[in-house]
Amino acid sequence: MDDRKLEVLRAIVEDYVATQEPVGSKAVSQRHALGVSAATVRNDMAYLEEAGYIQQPHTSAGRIPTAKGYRLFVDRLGKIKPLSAAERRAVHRFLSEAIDLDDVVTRTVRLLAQLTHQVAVVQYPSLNRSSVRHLELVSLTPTRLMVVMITDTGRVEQRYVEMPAELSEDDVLELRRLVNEQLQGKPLADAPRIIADLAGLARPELHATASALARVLLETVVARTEERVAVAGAANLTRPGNFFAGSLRPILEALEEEVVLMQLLGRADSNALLTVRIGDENNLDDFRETTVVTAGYGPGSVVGHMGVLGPTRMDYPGTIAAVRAVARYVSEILEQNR
Amino acid sequence: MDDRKLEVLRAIVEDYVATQEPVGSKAVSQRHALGVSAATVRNDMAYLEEAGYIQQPHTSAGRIPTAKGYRLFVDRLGKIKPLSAAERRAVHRFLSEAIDLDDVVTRTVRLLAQLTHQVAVVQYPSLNRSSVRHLELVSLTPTRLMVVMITDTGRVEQRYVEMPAELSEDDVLELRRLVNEQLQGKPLADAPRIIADLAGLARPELHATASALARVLLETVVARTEERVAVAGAANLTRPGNFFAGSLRPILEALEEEVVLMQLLGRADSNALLTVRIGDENNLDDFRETTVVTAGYGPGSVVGHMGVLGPTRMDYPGTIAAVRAVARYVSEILEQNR
DNA sequence: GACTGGCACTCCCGGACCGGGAGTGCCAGA
DNA sequence: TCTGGCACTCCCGGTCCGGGAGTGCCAGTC
Repeated sequence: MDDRKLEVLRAIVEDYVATQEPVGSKAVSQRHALGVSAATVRNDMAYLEEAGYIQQPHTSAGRIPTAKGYRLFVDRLGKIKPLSAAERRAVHRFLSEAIDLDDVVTRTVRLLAQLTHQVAVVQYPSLNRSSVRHLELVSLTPTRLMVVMITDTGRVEQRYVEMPAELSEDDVLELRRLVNEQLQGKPLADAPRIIADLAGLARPELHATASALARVLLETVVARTEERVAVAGAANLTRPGNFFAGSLRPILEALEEEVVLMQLLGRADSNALLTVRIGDENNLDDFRETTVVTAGYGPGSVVGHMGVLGPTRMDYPGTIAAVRAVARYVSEILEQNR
Repeated sequence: MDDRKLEVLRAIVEDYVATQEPVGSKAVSQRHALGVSAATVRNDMAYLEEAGYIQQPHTSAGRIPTAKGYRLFVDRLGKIKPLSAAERRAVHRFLSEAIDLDDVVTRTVRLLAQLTHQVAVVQYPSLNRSSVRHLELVSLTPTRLMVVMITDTGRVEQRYVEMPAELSEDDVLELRRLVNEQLQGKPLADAPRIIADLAGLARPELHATASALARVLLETVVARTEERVAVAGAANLTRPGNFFAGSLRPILEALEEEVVLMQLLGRADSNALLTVRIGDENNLDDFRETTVVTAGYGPGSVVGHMGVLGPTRMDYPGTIAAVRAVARYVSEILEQNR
């Protein structure tokens, strides 16, 4: 494919993103200094359409890019548009004021939504990529405990446990010592194995209790594969032309489904620095007109993902830059708190 | 005002809520067995309009209720429509499966959204109506602590603290003992006073550290007046006829603003069992077409509020019943975990 | 062979127009 | 006090139409 044809595609993508309207040959040849006439552009357009990069909403309308066209644009034509120094400073300041992990996540998701004018999604650090920093047992009643687990990524998980027998203060202390001894510093991925052996290590009188506790710990660790996510910027869906009223519903519904969100953020095993999934690439019917830009974050290694979600006709260079920058800053913050 | 006029108003409210369309005199006299002709109904309607209970979108259209009309309906005409036994069982089962406070709140808010087909909002138990159950200090680095506070309502708050000097394990133990000794069982409302004296009670070497800790505890307790809220069911806003596209935006924005949500849920000092705020009564411009139904919940005394938010043309009897029932069950659950 | 200007053609879009229908207000009569 | 009748108003959906934007193709030029 011709260099000029690529330029025509770029012109179409940029203009369409800016105006939300099909762009015609005349507009392209005039606004972008290609040095050729509209008729020539028309020929190139015919080629691009043939090749599947652009399409016509109806005969005698301008052209709009297809998913394939956006893909080419992102892969070969998009020069990333870095944040301004002022923006970078603002991001940094805002994030560094966070007082705990919840706050980091909340601030991050808002920041992303605001910077990109899209819906932002941030996954909490994944439990199975974290290690145990501390386990705390608090007795609520003699037969009821609250287990609080704190991970090295700052996540705090809690859970009620019903005990098979009454526990004295000393029993609780002993159990706390035991579980911490065994689990502290261990990656949660290894935890199931360790927990399985836990009961055997307790004093005989505590066997039953310890195994009840072990069972709950297992559930907290394993069954809690549901990841937590935070969402912000839903109001951006109503920006004029972002989504036509008809398709708003399924999107809003999906935003309340952790499962769908996690699928959009990408399988946790992906360590790619930045991913752009356009239209069908999401493999979700309701998101056929949606692009998702995601990045991994974490201190050193990736512990979670964040991203934004918007119409395929989004400002790719700006969005990509914003997501990348924010992911980087958040990783720094987590690094400091490690 | 005449009994029959009230019946006409009820008929208009009920039909309008059901069909979303202005209701005419003929429809009223036919579908509701009033025993009078359409012409008579027309006279009553003229009276009701004069009195401000109903209005005409335009000459020669049917009538729709005004906020004042709904208010009268709720106060004098609405017989509450209790949940079916099956629904009650489902609610109970679903809520009793919750494994911790977060889970209770999440389940509650979803349940409300699903039962009422509206947007649901649930406030976490307010900190200043809770007592301290336990304070936990976890050292992250020698000069950095994580403070975890667990309240009697099951809320878990965390916070990082930067220490002025390095702390040994023993120092941490001592501080933990100290703060728990002073604060355990105390209402958070009393906490500021107690915390202020905290530093003085520590060993002299720990004075500086204890006062840093005290400062953060104060912030956690006092400055954290921002209440936490959970929202669900935003997708219900797109139900046909719920909100016209134009006014969707500000509502979605408000749903991400804790401040606005808290204002809608009602000032925390209200102990009313159930509140219905219709249209202007919310004192918020964006919610002039919105009704908010809220209820307090809590073990014994009210510790938080929950509610549902929808168009003024909502199913009042059903919504009120649902909110009341759910609030009651949640209170029971919290009672059990106390 | 690549590019260009011209031209006929297609199709969308917004405005004007119009008739049917639903609903009203009023009035005279029971 | 209620009712049937009647003239009137206004919305709504459908149709029609002209302008405009854009296209594809073709013949001509460099």
